[in-house]
Amino acid sequence: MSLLESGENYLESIYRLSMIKDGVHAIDVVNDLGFSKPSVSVALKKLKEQNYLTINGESHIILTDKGLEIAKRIYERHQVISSLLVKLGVSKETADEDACKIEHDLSRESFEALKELNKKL
Amino acid sequence: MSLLESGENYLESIYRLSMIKDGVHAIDVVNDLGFSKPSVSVALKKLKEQNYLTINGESHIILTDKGLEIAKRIYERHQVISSLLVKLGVSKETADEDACKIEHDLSRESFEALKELNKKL
DNA sequence: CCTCCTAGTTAGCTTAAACTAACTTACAGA
DNA sequence: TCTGTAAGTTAGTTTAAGCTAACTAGGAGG
Repeated sequence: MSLLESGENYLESIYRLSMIKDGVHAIDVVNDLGFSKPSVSVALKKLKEQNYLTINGESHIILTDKGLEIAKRIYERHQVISSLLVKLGVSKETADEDACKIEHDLSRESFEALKELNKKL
Repeated sequence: MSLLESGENYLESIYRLSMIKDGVHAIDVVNDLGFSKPSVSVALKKLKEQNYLTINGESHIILTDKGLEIAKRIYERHQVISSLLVKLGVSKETADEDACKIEHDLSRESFEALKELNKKL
């Protein structure tokens, strides 16, 4: 079973949180994404079963290699898309919201094209 | 209740079909979108209830003003996004697939920015 | 020590949107 | 006329992903 948009979002959130604090907990993801505790708990359970992350004895969420790879990819996409939109005159907030939605949908081909464009601007 | 991504896709398909044939039937939408007959039947029923379209005595699907407005908007978005990606070097097929996914998600602000960019290239 | 708060889980519900199976209806051709 | 096919519908299932309610477990303070 492959990873869906929602799963990618969780991994991205965990990755982002891990850069600004050590020991990411489920409750941090709850606060970051704005979902309910049970929703996050269930989602993390699935991601754990699919080997995208582990949870250690202190309830710290640790991305596996597989999970980290995806998290980094989505994070990069977010940064590139958001940056490009801002350069085109879109407000930071809107650019972030939109990046959040389309970062999952773009083919590699289109993303690379946008990345090139972003470099040039 | 507002219109969701899936509903927008149905309206766009009907609009596109109406430009290349007269008298769009449910079965045309089935063939265009690749969903099952029941899925299309149920989706059209909902769109009818929400006043986005009507179905006449010959089972022709007619977009209402409300439905047409949305269909045109999504269609324009599709054209602009696809055109832009192609100009950036993406293949027509991939550009179309990607446009199909992100055309629903972009804010007006970001779409207008991409439209401006597309004009300039 | 008890109590309360926070974190996390479990169970069960809801909605959206697809699906298959099985039905009706209408029409065309042998 | 009968029959087969095409179009459309209805009923019921599935999956994903959110939700609330209600539980457990663990630590801090009075």
